[in-house]
Amino acid sequence: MYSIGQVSKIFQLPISTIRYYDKEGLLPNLRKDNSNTRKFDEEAVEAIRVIECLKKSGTSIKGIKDFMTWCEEGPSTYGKRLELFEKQKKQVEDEIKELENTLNMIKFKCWYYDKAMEYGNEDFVEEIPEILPNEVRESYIKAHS
Amino acid sequence: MYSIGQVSKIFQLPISTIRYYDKEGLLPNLRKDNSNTRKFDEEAVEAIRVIECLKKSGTSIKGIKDFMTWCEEGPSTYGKRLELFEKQKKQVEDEIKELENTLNMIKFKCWYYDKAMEYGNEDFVEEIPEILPNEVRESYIKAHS
DNA sequence: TCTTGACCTGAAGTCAGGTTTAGGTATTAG
DNA sequence: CTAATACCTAAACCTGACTTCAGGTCAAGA
Repeated sequence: MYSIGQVSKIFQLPISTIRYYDKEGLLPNLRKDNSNTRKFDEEAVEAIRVIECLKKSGTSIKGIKDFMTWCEEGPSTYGKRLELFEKQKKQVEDEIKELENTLNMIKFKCWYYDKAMEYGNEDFVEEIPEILPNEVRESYIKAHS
Repeated sequence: MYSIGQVSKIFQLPISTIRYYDKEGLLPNLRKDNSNTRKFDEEAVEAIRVIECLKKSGTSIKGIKDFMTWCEEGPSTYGKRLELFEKQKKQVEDEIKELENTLNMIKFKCWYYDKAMEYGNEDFVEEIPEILPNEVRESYIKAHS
């Protein structure tokens, strides 16, 4: 059994955030002891892990709450739960692709300002396609088309 | 030369957002014609592209504004600009890594609810390590340790 | 001429996702 | 006994990034 302070340390989440999740109904199975203190068993800790996973994948607090409600409702909601994770799977895959494009542009910008520092000016812009190494040229053209 | 409506369509950004960026100083070079209408030349369009890139990489509006100010200040700020892009490069790389972990957990959850639907219950949880295909088991153990 | 559509401004409003505050309880160390 | 520590609640507050609103200009077409 963990206290809120321990859970806070495990997940590097502020205590206030965990209480907020509880208030929003994200931890329906959470128990309190006789002096009104939250007690986290393995299941409750797992719930936090799922919350973090869904959060990172872009699910809203309301969406996570819905999921937790489905979990309470038993086997009849397996379909909905699967659907949610499949939606989030696609969303994360798309997000990774987008970040990879962003990363290419940023790498180009790093190269660009590196050159600018070397030359003291940006006049080399005119010759970029020539100057650019092969493996970077392609993403440059993609980023600027 | 593009109107704000055209730029809005090109980048799929609401007109109000572009005006907001202008108000916040993200488009210092933007000109207006004699009837006070914004006119976007290629440079201003490039600026929007950079704004989107920095935004996707997690830079705040204030951070982007600082960058635009440095661009106005000339060659003396190449160092700062490079530093910014290097910071964002690291940030995006870390974000991609985190999303890849998230994706693994989500894939596991998809597999899990797929099984749950197949069996009509979650009793197979006991045997997960046995049931799990080799390539998934490792991330399962990672995700649950 | 009038009205439709695209543009403008400043100010106020919105929303998610927390965080902070104020005031209180319970347990433990000195 | 008391003081520090860890916990509690309800409610107010905050922040970033927009969005909406109210009211106005301007050019073109019927």
